[in-house]
Amino acid sequence: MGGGRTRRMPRAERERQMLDAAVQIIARHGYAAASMDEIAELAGVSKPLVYLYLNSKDDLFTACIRREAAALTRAVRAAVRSALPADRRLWAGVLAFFTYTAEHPDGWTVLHLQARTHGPRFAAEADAVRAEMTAFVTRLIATAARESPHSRDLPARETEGLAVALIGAAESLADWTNTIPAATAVQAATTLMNFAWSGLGDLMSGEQWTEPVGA
Amino acid sequence: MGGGRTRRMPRAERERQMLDAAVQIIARHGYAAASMDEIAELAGVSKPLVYLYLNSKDDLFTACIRREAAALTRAVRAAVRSALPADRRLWAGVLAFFTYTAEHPDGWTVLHLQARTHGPRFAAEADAVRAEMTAFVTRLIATAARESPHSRDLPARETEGLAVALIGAAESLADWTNTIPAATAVQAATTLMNFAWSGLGDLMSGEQWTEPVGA
Amino acid sequence: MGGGRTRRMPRAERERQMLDAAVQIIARHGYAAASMDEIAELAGVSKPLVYLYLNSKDDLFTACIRREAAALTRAVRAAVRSALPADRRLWAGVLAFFTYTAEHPDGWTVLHLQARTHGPRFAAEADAVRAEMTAFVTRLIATAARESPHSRDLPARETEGLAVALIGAAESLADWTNTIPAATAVQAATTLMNFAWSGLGDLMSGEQWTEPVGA
Amino acid sequence: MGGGRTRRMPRAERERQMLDAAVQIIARHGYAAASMDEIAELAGVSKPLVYLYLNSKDDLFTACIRREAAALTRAVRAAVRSALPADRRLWAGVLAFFTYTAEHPDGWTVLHLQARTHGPRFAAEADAVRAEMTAFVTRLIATAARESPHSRDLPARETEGLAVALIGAAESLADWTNTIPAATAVQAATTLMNFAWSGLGDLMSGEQWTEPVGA
DNA sequence: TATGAATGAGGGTTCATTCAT
DNA sequence: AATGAATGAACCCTCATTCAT
Repeated sequence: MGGGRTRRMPRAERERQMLDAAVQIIARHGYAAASMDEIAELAGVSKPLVYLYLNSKDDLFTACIRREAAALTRAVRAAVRSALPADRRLWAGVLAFFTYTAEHPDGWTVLHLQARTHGPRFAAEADAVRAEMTAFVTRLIATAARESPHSRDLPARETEGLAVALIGAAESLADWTNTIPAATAVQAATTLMNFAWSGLGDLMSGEQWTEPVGA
Repeated sequence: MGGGRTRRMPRAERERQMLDAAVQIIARHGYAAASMDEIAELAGVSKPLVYLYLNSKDDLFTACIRREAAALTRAVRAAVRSALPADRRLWAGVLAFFTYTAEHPDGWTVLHLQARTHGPRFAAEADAVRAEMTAFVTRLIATAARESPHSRDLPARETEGLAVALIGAAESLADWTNTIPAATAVQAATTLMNFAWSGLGDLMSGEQWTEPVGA
Repeated sequence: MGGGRTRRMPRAERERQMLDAAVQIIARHGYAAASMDEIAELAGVSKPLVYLYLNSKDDLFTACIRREAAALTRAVRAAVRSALPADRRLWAGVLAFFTYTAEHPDGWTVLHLQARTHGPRFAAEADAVRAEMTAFVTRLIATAARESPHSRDLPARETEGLAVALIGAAESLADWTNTIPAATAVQAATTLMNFAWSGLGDLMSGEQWTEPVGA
Repeated sequence: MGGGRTRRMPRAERERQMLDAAVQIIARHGYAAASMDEIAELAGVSKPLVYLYLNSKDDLFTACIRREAAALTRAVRAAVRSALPADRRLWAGVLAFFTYTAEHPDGWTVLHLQARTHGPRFAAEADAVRAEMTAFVTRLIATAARESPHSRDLPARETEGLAVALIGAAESLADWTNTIPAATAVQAATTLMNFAWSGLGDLMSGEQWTEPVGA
């Protein structure tokens, strides 16, 4: 027996296959309902090999979270790393975010939902990404406020609250967008910017935020 | 706590105790990690009684979700049932929402996180609440837009997207607020209204949204 | 609440209801799969009453077996109690047997199958009936042999074996007959007599079947 | 018996051990009372291995029934496959039958009693064997009747009834024989042939037993 | 006579994990 | 690099049985 599986491949590639399988199954069945058997089978290897490489179910989950967290972080960081005005940097980051969530729905589910619902150890891993994104937005708001003509002074707690709200809005839109077949990352990003930057009040007055040209 | 089970009580009361225990344990350990033994012990009864009354672990979870969903829905509905201007109705609803999440953190966790991560059957139960809240906000935005002096015409999809964003922002703030000991529901509601109603753009210009007096 | 059931009836009648219910459920689901809950519900009483009257599941089963055994024994005994020639007494007994099994299929199943498959304690109860019937047939054969013109002398062991075979044939025909809607007790009895008496008749005449040599 | 589990053996052999253990325990305690723990222990393995190989208690039971059914069927078929006269073929089959029941008393109990008392799914498995044996005897009787000098014409229903009676007599004798230490398969077969063939022989000669009038 | 409330005990099943090769 | 064979531990669930009224 033993036919079918392509054997003897380099460790790095095998690990990637295992993580791919794990992310998919965990996203769809939930971490607890995902069995090592299923994951090993989908990865096309035997269970002991998964243990040899990834050590335990917890470590496997942690590795999944870290990989997806790193991927998202990398994408958003790359988009934001420019020296543009605040709203254009925000736009770039938000677009990168929705692009990632649209292209990696399972990874996004693992990060956003599964990592937060199976104990603090995993939640902590996922929180790092949120914390980074929140910090970025917080700085952005603080800077913008300072640079505004009216130079408002927002208390730190309030600034962070606004950032948390914005991140939550983005997450919610990401989930929603993924349930709508035709929806695109650009649309989601536009909606979020409309909501967040211009504000509903402005929306009412017709002052809609507009996507910066050449982004 | 307090040893010595109080025996022989009417079924309704026992069921409430069981649901209380289940919500607490599921919120803290996760649905999958929550064992019926633990739940029964915290409820102060034997496991068979839990099965006699609630039938199965799945049914118990469903009952928890439904109870918490109904409680949240009831609170928000009651707050919103007035004939006030849009922003004041929104304020009332938002405040009721944050009040509930602050007073029932475990229930909120069950509804917001656990129900969404353990298969579609449970997710569907929790979605009903989100759908209702989203629909409420959607109508609110549509009405406000129509009544605004500039009478903007937002496409339905866009309106719903804005509502989804707002709900997401609220959920995110609710989680965040619950991690900060001193935070109050009023503060969270104010932050959300600042963010959502006035808009960040307005915030920059100093036109802060203000809590309506006498609410 | 509590409506529907006719309450307060004399103990004897209640017990009969309980046994009726138990026999039906045990015959159809098997003793092990029959639950006291089911039985109590079918009997229209609460479980504690079943325990009050019948004491335990084992005792309830024993009572069922005894009741059905007594009924069958009584029917056959009554039919056989005459001073007729051997074949007519056998016919009468056989007919009474098939009449009982046709009219009490559940009772027959309990006696014939359930009582024999759940431990020796119950098997012993049911064996009493078989033993009595076997003994009756054994005596009948012995008598007939002695009275036959050729006056064959069958060894006791052989005589009993023939009786066992006849009883087994009867049991098998009883089961088979119960699966055929139109079949009657008279037909079954006739088939059995054809099979058994003509065969036994030949035995009496000394025409014993002989094992083929070199088989 | 013999402590110290022999470890690491090929799957097929392990499965056989498990079935052996299951047949023994089910025959002696009854299917419902047989616990997977007991079976696993007697087989010298852990419970999970039993589940890994046999899947569930029901499937294990089914596998037992099928194995014993196949063994009995094979033995009888092999004995009967010759082109002998009817009575010699019958003798061969009957002898093979009693040989099997004597050598595999637990298997016989599983097939004859346990399989018939725990729901229709299992009963159907066991019925196949009975059906085959009944069909064989039915054909035998029909053939013999046609070939007899008096060429009696038995209705199909009657022929089948006679076969059912014969099979029942055999089953009954098998049980009885197993309770008598010194009894042999040859003795049981002889008794059955005496009972059945001489009887059938008379039937063939047209000397049918007739129901006494006025009974 | 009769029952709603409650439980000790045990069984089937599954799973993460390891051993021996 | 890779796997077939095997298990300890735990979990969901059910059932016969009893208590208090």
